This record gives sequence, C-alpha cells and structure tokens, in this order.
Amino acid sequence: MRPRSRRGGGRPTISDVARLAGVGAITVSRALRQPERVSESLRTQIERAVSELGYVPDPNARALASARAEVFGVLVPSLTNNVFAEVVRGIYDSLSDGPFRVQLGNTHYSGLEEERLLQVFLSQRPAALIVSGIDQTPTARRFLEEADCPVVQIMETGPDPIDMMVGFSHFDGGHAATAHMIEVGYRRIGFLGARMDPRSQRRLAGYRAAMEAAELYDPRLVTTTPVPSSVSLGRDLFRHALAKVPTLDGVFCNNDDLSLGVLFECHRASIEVPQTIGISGFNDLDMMQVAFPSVTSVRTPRYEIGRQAVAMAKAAISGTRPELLTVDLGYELKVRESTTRPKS
Amino acid sequence: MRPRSRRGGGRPTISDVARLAGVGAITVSRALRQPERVSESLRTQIERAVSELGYVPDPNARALASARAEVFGVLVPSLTNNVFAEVVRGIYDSLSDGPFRVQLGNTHYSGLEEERLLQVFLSQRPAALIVSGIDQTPTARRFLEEADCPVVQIMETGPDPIDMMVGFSHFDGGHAATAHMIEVGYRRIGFLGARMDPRSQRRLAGYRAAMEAAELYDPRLVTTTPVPSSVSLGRDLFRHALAKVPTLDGVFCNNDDLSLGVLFECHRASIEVPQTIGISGFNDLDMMQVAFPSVTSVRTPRYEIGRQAVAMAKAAISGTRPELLTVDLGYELKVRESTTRPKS
DNA sequence: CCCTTTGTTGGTAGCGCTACCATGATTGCG
DNA sequence: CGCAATCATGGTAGCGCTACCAACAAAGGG
Repeated sequence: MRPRSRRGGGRPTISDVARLAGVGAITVSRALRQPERVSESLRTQIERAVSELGYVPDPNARALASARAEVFGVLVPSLTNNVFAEVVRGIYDSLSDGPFRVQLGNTHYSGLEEERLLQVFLSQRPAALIVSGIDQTPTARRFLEEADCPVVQIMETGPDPIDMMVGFSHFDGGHAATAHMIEVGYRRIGFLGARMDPRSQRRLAGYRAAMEAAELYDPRLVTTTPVPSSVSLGRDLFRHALAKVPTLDGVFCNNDDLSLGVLFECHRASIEVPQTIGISGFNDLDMMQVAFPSVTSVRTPRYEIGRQAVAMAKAAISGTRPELLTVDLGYELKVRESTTRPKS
Repeated sequence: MRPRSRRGGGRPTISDVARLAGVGAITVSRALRQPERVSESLRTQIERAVSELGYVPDPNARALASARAEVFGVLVPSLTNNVFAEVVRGIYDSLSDGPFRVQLGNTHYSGLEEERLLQVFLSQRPAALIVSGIDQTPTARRFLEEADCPVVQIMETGPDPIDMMVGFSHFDGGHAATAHMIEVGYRRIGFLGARMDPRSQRRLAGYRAAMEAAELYDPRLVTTTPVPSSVSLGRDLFRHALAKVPTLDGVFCNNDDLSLGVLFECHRASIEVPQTIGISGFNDLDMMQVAFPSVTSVRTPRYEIGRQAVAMAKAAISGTRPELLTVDLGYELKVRESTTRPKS
C-alpha cells in the first residue's frame, strides 16, 4: 500500500532533514531544541540541511507530540483601549525573540466570554496563561487553577493569587490623585467614571476614601456610567456633573480619555483650568503632558506589566519559579498644570 | 506493552466520547464538523457524551490530521497605533463566532520582520492570511503567492493584488483634505508627517498633487520625520514648520495624533484656529469632533476594513470566492471648525 | 427480484513530531 | 583490565485527530 500522497503540499519534514544530514530524525529534533546535547559535527551538518531545505518545524505536530504548545494565552478585556494595547505590546516584545507564539483573546469585559475563551485556550495546552484582573468567575478561576501551566494575573495586585500577579493598586492610585487635589485646595471634586469595571471601582473607592478622610465626600459628586470610555463621553459626563453640582471645582477622571473630554469642554465653555476647575486623569497617556493646559494624571506601568508578566511566566516555565510571586510595579502621580492653582 | 500513561493529563479525547456514545470515533468527528451528515439520533447521543465529559477538540491534533489549522494569520505594523487596533478589533469581532483563532504578528514596519513572521505563520498552514499594505518585499510576496490559502491585503488598494484587497486610496484622502483647505482659502498649507511608511507617502503625494494643481506647492512646506507618530511629535513638528515658514496659515497632518499636538500648541502659543492657522487631520479619531475647536479630518473605515477582510477570506475558504477581489471602502472628509474660517 | 444509487457508519493508516527506552561507545575507577 | 557510570545516537510507539476507503443498509429503477 503506497503512502498516500503528501497531504501537506510537500513541505519538508524532519525526516527529510534527517535523511539529507545522514542522521536519525530524533537527533534532528534534539539539535533544534537542545543543541548542546548533540555533538558539534552533527549539529553543523543538521543546520546545513535545515537551511538547504528551508525546513521550519510544524508547531502543531510539535504540540501534539509533546502535549504542550509553545503558546502564551493572553486574555484582555479590550483591544482598542490604549492601556491594554500597551500591555499587549509589552507581551509581544518580550516574546518575539523566543519560540513562543501569542494567542490573544478579547473578553469584552465579560466573565462568561472569559470562561469560553479559557476553554478554547486550554484545549491547546498553552505554555502559560496571562489574564487581566483578579475578579475571575469561580468557573474561570477553577479552569486556571487546574491548568498545568504558569498563570499570571495582570493589571492589579491583590490577596489570594491563583499563581502569579503583576500590577499595581488602583485604589492607591485613585487615592493619590484625589488627595493631591484636596491638598492643593480643591473641595468639590467630582469623580467621573466610565465602564466601571472592577479596577474602575477600586479607583472610585480610593477617591471616596480620600474624600471621606477630608470630610468632603458627597455621593452627588460621583458620576458614573457602564458605557465604554471615550473622549466624547468625558465631555458628556462632565456636563452632567456640572448640572448636578454647579459648585464643582475639580474632577478626578477614571481615565485619560475622559479627562481629555473634560478639558475640551472647559475650553468650549470658557471654564478656566485650573483656576475654576481642576482636572486629574488616570493612566497618563502621552498626550496628557502635551495638552494645554497639561493634565495631571496617574502614570501606570502598562508596557512594563506586559514585560514583567512574560518574564515571570518564562522563569516558571524554565523551572525557576520567581521567589516573589506577586509584583507590585506601582504608579506615579504626575502633577501638571491642570491642578496647579496660582494661589495655593 | 501497556499504553504509556496519558501524556496529556487525562483530558478526554474523541475516543472517550465515542466509547460513551457507543459509536465510532470518526462518527464523533463528523458529528462535530458536519452535523448534517450524521443521523439525528446519533447526533444527540454524541452531543450528550460531549457535554458529559466536557470534551473540547484538540486544535493541534486537528490541524495535524487535516493539514490545515483553523487560524487566521494577521500581520500589522503596530499594535498600539489606534488605526490598527481598530482593524484588529474588526477582525476579532468577525471571527469570534466561528471556529477560527487569530494569530497576530507585529512587523514593526519592517519588511524583514514581515518575512520572518510569514514563515512562522505558514508553518502552521493557516486558513487565511491578512497582511497590511501593498508594499511587501519580493520574498514576502513570493511566500504569500505560494501560500495555499486566501490572502487579503488591507488598508489600501492598488494594482496587482496578490489575491484579495480591502482598503481605500490614501492618495485621494490626502488630496481631498488638502483641496478642501485650499478651497476655503488657506494658501501656505504645511504637511506634517511622522513615520512616513508607504501609506503616509501616498497621503503626502495626494497633498502635493492638490497643492501643485493650485500652484501653491513649495517643498519648504513639507515637514516629515521617520520617528513614530505621537501627540508630542505633532507639537514639535509644528514648531519646526512654523520656524521654517513663518507665513504658514494651515497644516494637513498625516494623522490625528499629530493634529492634536498642533491644536494644543496653537492653544499654548495663542494662535487662533481656524483664523490664523487651519488644521486638518487624518483618520478621524473619536476625539477630533470633541476637540475645541473640533478638527477637520479624513474618516477612514478602519473597523470595517477588518470586517470586510474576514468576510472575503471566509467566502474564499468556503469555496465561493467573491466576484470582486478588490474592495475600496472609501473615506469621508469631515469638515469641522478647525478649517471653517468666518470670512470665506 | 436483481442491480445500481444514495446515505450512514466504521476501520485503517497516517499527519510530523517527540517521550521513552535501548544501544553502543567512551570514560573513570578500583 | 573489568565493570559501572556517562554520553551520544537511534528505534519504536504513540500524541489526538481526520482522509480515505470499505461495508452495509435502505431506497429506488428496470
């Protein structure tokens, strides 16, 4: 019975390389994955055969045989949100030099979607999983606990990690921005929040704690919506807040899209910033320091979170689990013109 | 000789399902992929067995056996650029309901990196490939021509497609914005360009054609840099341009990040927009219509490009190649306050 | 009533690779 | 100089799935 004609369209396989190099297939496999375990003479022969044939290993066959795909599964709630785009960039940049591929999933901020995607990812037996946030559903959490690969939760830190964690405290970030505004003299400071995912909630909690500590908290100062964040939404929320509380003298925005919308609306309505209204944002996008006036914001280590998550996962894969399983990369309050009142 | 202990950690396989349902493995395979070719009674039995065991097919085994992975390979030059983030979102959204995964590659605007990633992608035998732009290197082009799967070039259209194309004319977009500014009375209109990838070059060519047609072209009006675009770069380029040509009365920016930087710099330097300087951007990010003054921009169908590319690839996969292999989704000039002079 | 046609089901043999074990060669040691 | 320990290499048997073909039943057609 003749072998069926090559299904795969004639791409060279490992045994083609082995034949050309005059060695066993398994030796080629070893030469590619653990070159130091093959003698130098064979190794150069094999390398020559590989480049002559243009051989590229089939990752599917490799994954099937070794019960482990060289894939990092990455789950983020949004692809267009600048914050996650930066995180994802950090992940890609850290992975581009190695054998690992990235499998990106967009949960759209939905726990159910996260569960579904986790099942899909796990069916590939990934080398590591990186998930956003610490508020997984019980089912998702069980999937992650039972996955026999390193798991990194990113964006924030908290108690009871599934495995590893990289992030910072959104509560503290929200608290720091608010406390700063109070300190420079703002009193009726509003909170503008979009989406209100768990991290936004914690920023709000930080705001509230700071306001309560100064005996300035008033629930009417808080304006939130489940709608996704955007610059135009920032404008709308601000108008809303101002209508509700005409004595408003500052706003702390959930994120920088909103603060940009507030800034533009202030220009349009001839409201002086920072004299009449102080503005503080969150994340510190590049444009915040270019804006006029430049906008105070909480700088968050987005790119670095991606890098660090990959570094920790890689360490765990190679057997040397990092001693610190939870890494807090912190944040930095960038004070700028939008909260710098001439008079103190 | 006993079978070696399950390498894969005991996840159920297709034969576990087959045994439980009392059918052959191949029938389970068929029931999952072409349910209409299995009798209803068996199908329900199999479905019950699948959900009882929590069976999820192994995509690696599937890809190996069928010589075809259910993967869309997607190559973009940047992950953080808002434009590509939108395209990628369109792709993900169109693919989330089907069996296909996405394999995303970041070329960093490098032809060499594109070639390398193509090789990696092709080793998986993807179901389709989506690549950005029409200026592939000869090697990359050969890879794509020899790939036995649908190929879609996105972002722009042009002659000589590899297979299919979805995009719009960057030349025309640049031309339209410039012609509009000329029409409303601007004369010394500068061009600000960052990155200057091939699409930026074509926008510049459109600008130049419009300026030359009005006998307004002057090379000193053009300010470009290979540096990646950012809001702060917009500010810097504008300062530069103004120093070079103090009589500048308008700028057409390569993209909206730059135009935002220009707008902020005008605020800071108390330059009146649109009276003293007119501003026009490219891409029409959400914030352009919220800005004060709102900024004229060329709206580009980014999300739609992603959707359309996937739709065409899916059609080709299912055997019904679209009759139109090149789709021009057009653009739309959004005229706003930043180019609306009180006097005409 | 026999013979094709159509539809449903299953068996066999891989896909390309690596885990596991076996083999032989070399080394080190008493 | 014999024997265990170490090293380099290879053979075999799958990983979990599907392409291919065979088998059989049911349904028509003459």
